[in-house]
Amino acid sequence: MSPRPRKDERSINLQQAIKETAWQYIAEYGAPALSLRAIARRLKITAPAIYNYYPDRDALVTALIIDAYTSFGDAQIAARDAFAEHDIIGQLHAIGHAYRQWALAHPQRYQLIFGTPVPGYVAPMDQVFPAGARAFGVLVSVVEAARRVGRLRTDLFPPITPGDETALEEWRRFGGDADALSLSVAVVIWARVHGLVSLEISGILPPIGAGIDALYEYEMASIERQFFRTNNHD
Amino acid sequence: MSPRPRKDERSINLQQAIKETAWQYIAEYGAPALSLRAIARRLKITAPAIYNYYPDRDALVTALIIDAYTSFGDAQIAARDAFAEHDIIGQLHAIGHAYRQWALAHPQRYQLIFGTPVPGYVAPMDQVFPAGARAFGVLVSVVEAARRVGRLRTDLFPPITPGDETALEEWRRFGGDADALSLSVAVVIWARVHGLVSLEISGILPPIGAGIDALYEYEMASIERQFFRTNNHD
DNA sequence: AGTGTAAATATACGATGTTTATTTTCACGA
DNA sequence: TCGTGAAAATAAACATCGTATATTTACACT
Repeated sequence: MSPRPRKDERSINLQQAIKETAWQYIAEYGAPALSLRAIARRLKITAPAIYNYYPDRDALVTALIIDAYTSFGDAQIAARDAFAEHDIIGQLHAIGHAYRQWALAHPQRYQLIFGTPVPGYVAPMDQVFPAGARAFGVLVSVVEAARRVGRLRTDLFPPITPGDETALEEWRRFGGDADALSLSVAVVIWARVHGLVSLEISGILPPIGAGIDALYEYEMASIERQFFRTNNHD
Repeated sequence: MSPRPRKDERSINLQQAIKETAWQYIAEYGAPALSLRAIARRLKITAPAIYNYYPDRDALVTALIIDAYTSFGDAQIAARDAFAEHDIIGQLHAIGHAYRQWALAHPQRYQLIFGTPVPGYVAPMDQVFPAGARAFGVLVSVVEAARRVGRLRTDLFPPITPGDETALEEWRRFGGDADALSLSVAVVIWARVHGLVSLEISGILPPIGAGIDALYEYEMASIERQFFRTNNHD
């Protein structure tokens, strides 16, 4: 009935507008409540029009995840590059701080990445992995830099098993030239940070009051003590 | 039209049967895909009949979460009590092992507890907290036992802020008589374990191959070294 | 034996993702 | 300038979901 609106009366890039509206919706109601019809309603569009830009809802979710990973990675890259390359502890601390701050500023995006956002959705690794590897690669780069100058503590670390080597090649296709040891250490560090942050965001931490800031700082200090040398003589 | 079936022809306790069917459904399709109508279909029931046992879907989800927490807590309690009370390291290691094993055996339950299972659902803390506190309390009890015999390392731990004390009282109403320091140390330990386990379950760990077992063991050893003394002279 | 209550069904409503068919708009070549 | 064809939007429909309402059935108790 009603005619199609003129091109200059609507958003130039509707594909981008859909994502932005989706982010608004996610920020308000959370990732699992994402609704194509609600997005269309806000854009004064009918729901099937979205299918001209995304084949289905999963594709939109994938695009959102990739965008979130990109923003997440940008924040960490900026934090790392604010410190000199030789200042490994400074870079590490900055990354850890940026990690938590980004997560607290965008909890829905964090849960979109690491949670189970949508029923039946499984992230297509071939599309998501590069963006995720870029974000994770920031930490890996610092660990690897420490290892190269002999400032990575690996005494008690479990030996790298042969199976890890084949997996490492897949990583190198995206993430860089870190070796298996640096990658494993980075995973352990990442898991510690992710554990605290995800529990904090989920709101299921037991009542320890306002001490979360201090606990997070303590964990960052623990990581630095355990895995890094301040010089290469100790 | 069709008459109501005889009582002895159907499940004695339909309330329990609904939960069991829900678990089946969750195990197959994941927590976010939980559907009341699908449950009813499997039970050869109409969907509104469920409302005689649960006021809405959120109530069912809450019941499932409480059941999951109970099972999770049982596993850790059994693991702890398999070691003598004075064997703190043994108990700690057993709890950590049981934690991961339970999560790997029931990944959907783990994600139901710690993820965002259902759009718009927020866990009612007054109902869920006791069950969650019981599961978390197992770790707390071991940490507190170590503290009481002077085997908890607290040198570098951040001081407990005054705000934590008021929050502690709320914990004591459910969890026991641990003090604020033990509670905070337990949170840090929990976060480390949760971080690795949740990343492993989500399948978003970078390709480090089969080394996850070794990394987990390494982290448990790290926890023991950092927070516990083998005797009270060191 | 009759009656009231509890539990199930039947039906319906609004919302969702998605498909199909139809209409409208725009860009481009004759 | 005028068609023409492709692109993009709408319209309508379908199956599914959670849930509310009204109705019917079965059982327990007096």
